[in-house]
Amino acid sequence: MVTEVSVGNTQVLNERSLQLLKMLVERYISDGQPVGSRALSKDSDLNLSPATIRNVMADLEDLGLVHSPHTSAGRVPTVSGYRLFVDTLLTIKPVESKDLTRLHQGLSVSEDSADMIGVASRLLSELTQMAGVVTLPKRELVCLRHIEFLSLSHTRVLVIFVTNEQEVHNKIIHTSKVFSPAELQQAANYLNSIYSGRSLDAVRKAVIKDLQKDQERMSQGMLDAVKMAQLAFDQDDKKDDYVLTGETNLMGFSELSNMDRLKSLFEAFSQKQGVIHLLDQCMKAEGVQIFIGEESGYRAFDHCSLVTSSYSVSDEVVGVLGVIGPTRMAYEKIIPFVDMTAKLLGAALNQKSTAPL
Amino acid sequence: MVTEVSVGNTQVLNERSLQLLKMLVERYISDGQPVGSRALSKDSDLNLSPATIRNVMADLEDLGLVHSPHTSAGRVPTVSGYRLFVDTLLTIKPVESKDLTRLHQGLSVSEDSADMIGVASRLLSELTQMAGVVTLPKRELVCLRHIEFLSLSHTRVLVIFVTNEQEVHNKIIHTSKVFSPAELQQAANYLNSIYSGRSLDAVRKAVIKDLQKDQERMSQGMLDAVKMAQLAFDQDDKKDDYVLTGETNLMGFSELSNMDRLKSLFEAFSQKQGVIHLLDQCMKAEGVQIFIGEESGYRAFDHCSLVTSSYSVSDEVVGVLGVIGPTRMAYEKIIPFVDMTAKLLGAALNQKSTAPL
DNA sequence: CGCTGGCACTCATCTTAGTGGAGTGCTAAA
DNA sequence: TTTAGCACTCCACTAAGATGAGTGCCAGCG
Repeated sequence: MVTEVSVGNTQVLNERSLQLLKMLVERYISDGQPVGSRALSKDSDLNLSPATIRNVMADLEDLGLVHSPHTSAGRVPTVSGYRLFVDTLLTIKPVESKDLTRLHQGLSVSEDSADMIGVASRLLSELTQMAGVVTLPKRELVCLRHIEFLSLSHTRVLVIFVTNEQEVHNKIIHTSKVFSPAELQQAANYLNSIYSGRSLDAVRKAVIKDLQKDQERMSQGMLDAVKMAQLAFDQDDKKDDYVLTGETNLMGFSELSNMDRLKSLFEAFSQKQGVIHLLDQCMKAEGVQIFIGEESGYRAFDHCSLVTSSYSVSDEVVGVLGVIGPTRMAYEKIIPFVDMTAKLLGAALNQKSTAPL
Repeated sequence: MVTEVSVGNTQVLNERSLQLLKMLVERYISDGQPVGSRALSKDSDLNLSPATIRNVMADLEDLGLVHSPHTSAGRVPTVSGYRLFVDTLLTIKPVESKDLTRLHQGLSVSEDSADMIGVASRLLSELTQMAGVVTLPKRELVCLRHIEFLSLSHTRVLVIFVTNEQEVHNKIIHTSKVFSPAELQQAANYLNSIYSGRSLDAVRKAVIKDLQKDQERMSQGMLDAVKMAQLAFDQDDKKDDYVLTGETNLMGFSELSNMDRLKSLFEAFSQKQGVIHLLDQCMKAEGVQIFIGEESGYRAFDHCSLVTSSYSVSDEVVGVLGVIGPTRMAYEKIIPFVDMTAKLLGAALNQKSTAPL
């Protein structure tokens, strides 16, 4: 068992101080009021007088773990305080069984994966009473199953491709010359034979490579097909996106009821790109990732915490989901809950993806 | 020129009272403060003393056109007051030329119609500093151009159809038996020959009729095709939807800065169906439609006004757009602006729809 | 040396009272 | 019908006092 924890460089905290910090954070999370020495003294089974607690608090304050809103208020955890709490003091609570059944039930009803993403987001917000967010599976990481071309008019061709998750995507491209339906069919057959099963990202790279190196070895038909593939899988096609629900839940929290903060937060939500960037970072982390308050480095989120977990399809991380709430949130329940939701969403998506084509 | 207006049953207002009401509303809209008799007396060129104005105000209050927030405050327009103002007193201001150029320029850049809807919504919110909303073109009213089937697996068939606005839609259906690609091609050819050019709604009805009446006269192939069409154009497919932008602009208005109101408003936005119902009503009206405050009958909008206009493609109303803001908005500018935006969006969409296939 | 009790002090919050200003309603007179 | 005048109401702002929670510090105790 850990009895001492170093903070910063050389500072050391003993077990008692940590326990008090833990109680303080827990109490503040449940009450929302600055916690005074009296309250801590009564709550703890340490049998310490308020005066002693005050001494400890002074130490914690020196270390930047807690902070007084004003002279005669109790203490409130700082970001570092929360961080220490989350990293080393937290007693994880198992996901409540009623939440678990709701998750299972919710994720089993939906038909296609886009629906599932929406359902997951709604479950996250509903069961936590905060905002839920789920990124759409990264297209680059998703496997190509099948591609098809459809002639719309002379040079306008509709590209349809089905991915791993049974998602159907389409895009209109403009070809350099006119193709007959038969030619298009041939091209599709060729592309399917060589590219299907690979991730979109891999396909994109392979296309570029093939165009550079193997050009002389290919027939005109093959070349045309690959050129069309290039247009079809062109990079900056559709931006990454996410499904955010329950934003309005955030309006209930007093720490966010300041209109200016709320406004910039909601603006960030509709701007999307900043949030996407943040979620991208979370995806790299693989597993549960937590940003507390200003840790995210994104001003709009200064008074929020973000708890995320990446989710995977066939052992490949394809997206990330999580909840957004005030820094003062019940981490011990939210963390396992987010983790579980990610696992279940991954499993549900996986089931679709391995279903017979 | 109108010199008298009847309100309610028998009450009559003379020109002077109307002019004063007009000034009061205009002043309140620009200032946001209750308007007192002194201010009106000075502003008007009627050379009336404040006392006289007060008598007129008392009349207006009796008629329910204005109202005092408290004993010693000025007057504020009521919903009926606004309504009278908007219906008969308003001096429409032409759309500012800089707004006009922004609209033209914005609506000319986008490629496909879905983009265009988004751009229109953003323009509405940006140029009015309120929230902009645009419904997606009603699918039932949009014409079918082309339909195609693509076999995914044994009984799962991907239906692709292109509509008037160059929009591509797709849907997965489950057929009762397995079809070969050739059979699917035949079915598509058949459906295209008899249904293309009609509105989706018309197609849906025709399909049902054909299945009931002409069944004996059809070959098995034709029958299969029509049955697939029935699945493809099944009613409750994708619900009507809208693009709402600039919601955060609404947070700036003091009349909406009450957290409870704001919350229910934003909940209404994400619930969508209530708003859709409201917008549907607006669509029936053809032309500019205005809901002031509680007029909408939708509690969440109690403190908002909604100014909408339907937009048309090839002389057929297909959707509606508008702005949402506080009841205290500059109607004389917003009304022509919304009207203009609707016309320009319709024109822009029309251009796409008549482009060569 | 760590812990505790006591005391002075600070600060937010709440209540109360007082003041000024804006604007009304009413009435009597032009 | 319009106007001037006056009493009245109510909001918004400020100041002052009371209350209570909680701290910091210090001296004493085990």
